[in-house]
Parts: sequence; structure tokens; C-alpha cells
Amino acid sequence: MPFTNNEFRTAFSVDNVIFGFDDADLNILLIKRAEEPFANHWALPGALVHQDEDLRDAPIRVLKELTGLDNVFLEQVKTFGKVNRHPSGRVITIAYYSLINIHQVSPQAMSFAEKVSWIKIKDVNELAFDHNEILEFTLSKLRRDVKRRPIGFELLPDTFTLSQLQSLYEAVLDKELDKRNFRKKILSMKLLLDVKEYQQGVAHRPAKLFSFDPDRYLTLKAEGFNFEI
Amino acid sequence: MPFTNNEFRTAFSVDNVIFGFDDADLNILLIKRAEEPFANHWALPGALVHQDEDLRDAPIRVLKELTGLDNVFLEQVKTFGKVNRHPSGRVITIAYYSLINIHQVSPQAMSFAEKVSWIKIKDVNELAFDHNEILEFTLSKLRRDVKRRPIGFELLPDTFTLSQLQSLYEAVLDKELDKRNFRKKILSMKLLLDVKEYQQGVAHRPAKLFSFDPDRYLTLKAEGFNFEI
DNA sequence: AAATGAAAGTGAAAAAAGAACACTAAGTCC
DNA sequence: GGACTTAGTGTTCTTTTTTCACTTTCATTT
Repeated sequence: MPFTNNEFRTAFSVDNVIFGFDDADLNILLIKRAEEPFANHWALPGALVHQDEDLRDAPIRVLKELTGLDNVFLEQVKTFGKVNRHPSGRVITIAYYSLINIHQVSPQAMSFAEKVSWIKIKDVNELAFDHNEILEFTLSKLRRDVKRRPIGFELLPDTFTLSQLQSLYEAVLDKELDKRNFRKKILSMKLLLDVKEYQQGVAHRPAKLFSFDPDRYLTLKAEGFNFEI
Repeated sequence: MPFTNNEFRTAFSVDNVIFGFDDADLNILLIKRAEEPFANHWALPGALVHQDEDLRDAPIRVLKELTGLDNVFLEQVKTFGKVNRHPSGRVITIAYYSLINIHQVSPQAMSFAEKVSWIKIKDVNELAFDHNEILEFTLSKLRRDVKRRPIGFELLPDTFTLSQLQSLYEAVLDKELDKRNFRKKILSMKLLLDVKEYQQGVAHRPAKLFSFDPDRYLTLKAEGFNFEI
């Protein structure tokens, strides 16, 4: 190994920004820390990266522990590396975000956490470490990404109505959209499969259900199709 | 410190993708490695991150050593962390890219390098480590960024002609642009200052010279102006 | 000094995309 | 049966993007 001992005084971690959508608001999964530093503060879930683990496997491990989910949409955001970002020593952290269907999950408290909870984005207050900065940067990346690629579906159940999809986009972008224009645009992408079923148990006209067509997405992507909303 | 010894077996490096434009092609600054592993191979310049150094200061240090330049456009790209990406041990690397004016610089060979050279993007072959993957990802990010924000100016001299600016965009995007549409678009952003001078020593009608107006840029950015090309 | 070559500079018309906008339909609930 | 709630649907206007060709101004050549 060509490295002197001195270069190993830095630890590295990942932090997960896990987004969920509850039919009205965008939420993130936060933990309440059980240990110092920042005991009793809300924080992003995270973990140290294992020595023999590919970087991307670390946030996957955190997600699995926390939610039981495997195969989740996961995207690297940015690495945060100020010398003093962690009070107990040098820790460089790589932020990831995920999109999950909030109803698929009943999160479990994990090692470092006293408590795990979904918090509406707009209700997030002071977080531990530099996690507010990480969250803010991640949100802006999510907003950019969601306009560029059809990733919003990851936050919804397998079948959903166009109104649900629209409120999801409105929650993520924090902006109202025109119903007719939204439908025109989304349907013109041909990414939705009509599942020939209707919403049930609602006190109004039931909406048609759609599902996302991942094959169609791959085909269009290969053709360089533009998915901008 | 809450970390056990075991967690420090990973080293941290940064790798710099330094872009320069030579009036026709997009180039990057590569080093020819003097040492194993990958002795005699071309590679991205990089360095281990110092213990007491903010992450972002590491690529700034590399740039300074290599080019003598300070105040350079620098953007974080992505972190690469496969377990076996470095044959001598676990090294996680954070990629950055910079845009510099190629004529401002006569690069100096640095510690690890036998040789430093500008290479046209299209002439880049096999690089050391996973540097081809890093370069490819960085190029795609540059192409996205250049459409989103007026960063192309960083690659040009202080004053430049509209044709130079256009060939720069064409080189970066690897795509021909319509002269009239390009001018219309770029001038409508009001980011160019007419320096009231003309090109000299060319065997054709001399072009007007412009410079970039950074104040104007900051004002427009604060207003949420859209700079898409 | 006239002709040639080479890039600079300029606008209008057509097509495409985006934004604004209001009523009818199909259910449940009371 | 009436009230209530959300679903669903097209057209017009505005803005943006695309397409396309000729004249100007300099240096160089003869």
C-alpha cells in the first residue's frame, strides 16, 4: 500500500435523504439520534462505509435496515467534506437520495436512532451536523432531476391516478400546475399504461388507474427522448 | 473519537478534470504517471486529501501546482468508490472539473507525473484506473451544465468574438449550431459587454470583441433568470 | 486598383411548444 | 332527488424555436 498511516485519519460516511409522498406532501425519513454528538436531534439516516463495500452499497444497506426495501431508486447527490463538519473528527460524507412509496414502508428504528419518522419537508427544522445544508442541496437536485427524467413514479404505488401524479409533481416542485396541460404533457410521453381499472371507495367520480411502463421508458431513453415537464 | 481504527483503512483522493479550449477543440489536461501503479499511463491529475484540508481545497491545490492558477471555475462532479478501483488499496475519489483559458497556462509536471499535456477530448485513449469512466461522466455533466448556466466564458480569453464563443459551445456540445439563432440567444441574455474594439490581424472582416459581464450575471441569477442555450 | 477569398453580420416567416381558461361527467352521501 | 366532490376534456393565444441566404468588411493576390 502506497499510503502512509496519516492518511487514514479520515472516516467516511453516507447520508440518505429518503423521500416519500403521502398524497399531499413530500416527506423525508429522519431519525432522532440516540447518541452523542447531537443526541436527541433529528438527523439524516446514515452509516460509515465499510472497508470492503462498494460506496453505493452503503446507502443501499441503510435503506434496507431502515425500511426493509431492496430495489429502490437511489441517486448520488454530492460529497460534503468541510474539516469541521463533524464535531468528533474528520468525516467526509457522501449524500444520496431515494424515492420510495411511503405506504410500502413502516420504518424501524435502527442502531444509532431512538426514533424514526416521516417528516413533511416544510416541517423540517434544525437538523444535526450540516444536514440542513445537505437536505437543501438534495431538494434542489431532486427538483432538477424530476423535470429531466420521469422518476416521480417511484414515489407512488404501482397504480395511480393522474391527479395523484399531478399532486406529486406539485409537491416536489412546490408549484401549482394546470390540470389540462399536465395531462396533455404526461400522456404525450406515452409512459403510462392504462390498467383498465378505476379507483374505488371514493366519494366522487372514480378516476382511471395507470401504471408506469418501464420498458417504454428504456426504449424512449435510448432514442434520446426528452422527458422534461 | 467514536471511530474504531478499522474505519481508517480507506484513503481519500480528488481527481481533476481540467478542460481547456484551443479555438477548435475541447482539451483536457492529463499527466503521464511516473510511478506505479499505471506507470507511463495517462491519468487525470489528482491528490490525496489532506487531513486538515477542506475537501474543496484539495482540487484547488492540484490546480495551483499544475497550472499556477488560483481563482478557477471548479465544480464537484461525483464520487467514485468501488472497492477495487485502485489496485493498491481502498481509495475513494471525488471528481471535480475546472474550466480554464488554455492560453493562460503552461502546465508544469508535478510530483507523480512524468509529463503533463493538453489532449484533445476526441484523442483520449485508455487512461489509468477508472479515469475513462470519470471523464465520460464529467463530460456529460459539463454538457448539462453548459446549457444551464453561462460557464463557457471561463474557457475563453477576457475578450472574444461571437464566433469564438459559438465554436466553443459547438466543441463542448459536439453539435453544430445555427449562427443567427446562437447570436440571438446569447445576446438576449445581456451578459456580453461590447468592448468597442475589433479583432486584429485576420484576413477577413474583423469581428467585434465582447467580454463577459459577471455583475450582470449575478443580478440576473438572483432574479432567477434562465440561461439555457 | 481591381478581383478574390473568408469570415462577420443581419431578419423574417413558419412551426412548435407552452400558457390560459370553464364546463360536463360520474360517482357518493344525505 | 339534490348537493357535493373530483374526473375528464379542447381551443385559442402567446411565446419560443427553427429554418434559411445574402450583404459587408477586411486582407491578400494579381
